[in-house]
Amino acid sequence: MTTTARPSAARERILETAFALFYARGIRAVGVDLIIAESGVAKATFYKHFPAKDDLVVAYLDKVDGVWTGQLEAAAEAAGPDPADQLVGLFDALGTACRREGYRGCAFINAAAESQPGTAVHDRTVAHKTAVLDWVRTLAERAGARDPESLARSLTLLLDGGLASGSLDASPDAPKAAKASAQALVEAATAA
Amino acid sequence: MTTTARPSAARERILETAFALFYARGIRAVGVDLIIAESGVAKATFYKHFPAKDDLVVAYLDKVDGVWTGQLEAAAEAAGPDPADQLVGLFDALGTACRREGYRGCAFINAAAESQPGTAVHDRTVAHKTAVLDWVRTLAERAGARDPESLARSLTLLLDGGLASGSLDASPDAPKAAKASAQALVEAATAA
DNA sequence: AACCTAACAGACAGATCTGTCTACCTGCAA
DNA sequence: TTGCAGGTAGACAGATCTGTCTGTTAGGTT
Repeated sequence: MTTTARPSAARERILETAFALFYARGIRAVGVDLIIAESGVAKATFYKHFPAKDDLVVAYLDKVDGVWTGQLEAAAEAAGPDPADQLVGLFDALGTACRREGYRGCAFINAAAESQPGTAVHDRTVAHKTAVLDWVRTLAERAGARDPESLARSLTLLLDGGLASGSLDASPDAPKAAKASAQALVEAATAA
Repeated sequence: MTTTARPSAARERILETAFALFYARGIRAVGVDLIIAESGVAKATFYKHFPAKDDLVVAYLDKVDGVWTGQLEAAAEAAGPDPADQLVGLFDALGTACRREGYRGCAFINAAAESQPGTAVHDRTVAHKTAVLDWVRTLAERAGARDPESLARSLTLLLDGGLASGSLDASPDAPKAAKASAQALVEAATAA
């Protein structure tokens, strides 16, 4: 029972390497051989932890989900206790992400572009987007929006648009416009 | 001088095949061998018209640009003579696109996800997004928006978000929410 | 009839990709 | 001391990918 923690060091190294390479270059563009070399692991070890490349891809998306969801929640929380402010504040996470060196768009949208509907990878992407939409909807409900569903839709649309554009346009105008629009939509949707 | 039209039949067949396959399966997922077999063309003919695969990819994006821009303009025009209405009406093209069988998101965002910044393919994507933004901006100016630049940004954000989400969520709610939000933003930006 | 252009047909080279398999090593626990 | 779990090292198979090259065929022009 002592076993040095199930998440072995080798596995962690592989995942860390994949995280960086998949995001920076795309999933298909990165072969398992490169990940193996870069993470200094034996091939057999790689295939022991991830029986197929797609298993690693899904694990990579799990990791991205954790990171991005955390940033979204942190930005919302930083905006104060008012749910309406939180809905707007969450867009600060977008600005921060786009400004980051090596930003290359939304990992999920990118993964979806490289996978076919019905595969585990594609499903993982859909699950992520659904989870974000659900979370924003509860925030919209708490903010007392007249139509929380459609406000949540609009805000996630804005968010996805910003995520996608951020990699095509270096200017910070997109995140700014996204936040400003979010503010306008939230105000309109919660006005007495 | 009679030459059966410079855009030869073989070239057209290749491009047509690439258009369908690249969009449906992704660029990296489709090899030139498949395009050659599917379009019933000889390998030498293929490489005569497109010296490298990337040349075909750029031609594919040119074609998508023509089609999508046309649909956007048609939708705007169909909304009537008022520029403000046209800004909203353009979102009908989004709904139509998402509803289409085999819809798989924005070909440009997808291509960007599979290419590196600085390549011809990536540049073509940026050029497309810039062109759309410019066009929306002139519409916003004609509509008398207080800040045409930022209204155009917001609307293209909404558009890109809808384009990206459309492939992850079969429901027609995303395009509907996009149009409704666009309406609200246009009204707010042009109100006296 | 001679010629030329565009296209067809397909072998081939060389790289790369995923996944399997054998063999060896090391540290710990019974 | 024995056994085992987890790791290292790397050859190998089989598929697939881009791009080149040789040779043939068909149609139109001069």
